[in-house]
Amino acid sequence: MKNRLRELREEKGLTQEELAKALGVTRQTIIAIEKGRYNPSLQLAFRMARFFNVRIEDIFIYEGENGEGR
Amino acid sequence: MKNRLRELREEKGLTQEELAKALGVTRQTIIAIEKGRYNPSLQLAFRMARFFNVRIEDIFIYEGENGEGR
DNA sequence: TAAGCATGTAAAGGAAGCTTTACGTAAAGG
DNA sequence: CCTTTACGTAAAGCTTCCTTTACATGCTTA
Repeated sequence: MKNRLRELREEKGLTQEELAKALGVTRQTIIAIEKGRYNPSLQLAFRMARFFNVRIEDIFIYEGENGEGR
Repeated sequence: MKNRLRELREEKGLTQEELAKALGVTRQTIIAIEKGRYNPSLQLAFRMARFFNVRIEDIFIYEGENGEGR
């Protein structure tokens, strides 16, 4: 699953730390998700969507089971 | 976080087992989520949304941090 | 009664998400 | 040079998600 977290964050001119604080998580969590190391919980995805004022589907791009859209 | 999984499943006339199979999880997972014991991963939420042809936000109702909209 | 089906509970174990702490690197400014 | 700021890695530990196995309950139907 891909995501546009970094993109959205930078559009708002926020640092990872500021975003982390706004979402109630640590900076490590933001880094891991931006880097695609893992996906957020559904809860956190909702908080992100609400924060950026978009739909979950606008942040996270689910490509189907095979993982890839190459 | 509340969800309308059971409602959507029954609209389709599916058993928990059939839905589980369609989503690639076990029946226990369906039960746990329908009963609100835990939330699905973002991945699974996407598969559900795709399966029922709705948005994630139409299945899962996020009430904010405080858990409640009382 | 018995058998089958759908739903439920419980518990143990593994995988994924998140935190905490610590350290590394690069750029910008004094 | 030194300090600060932002980004990054790594590892240990806890919590949440999910699986596997087993058993229980209620309903239907033979």
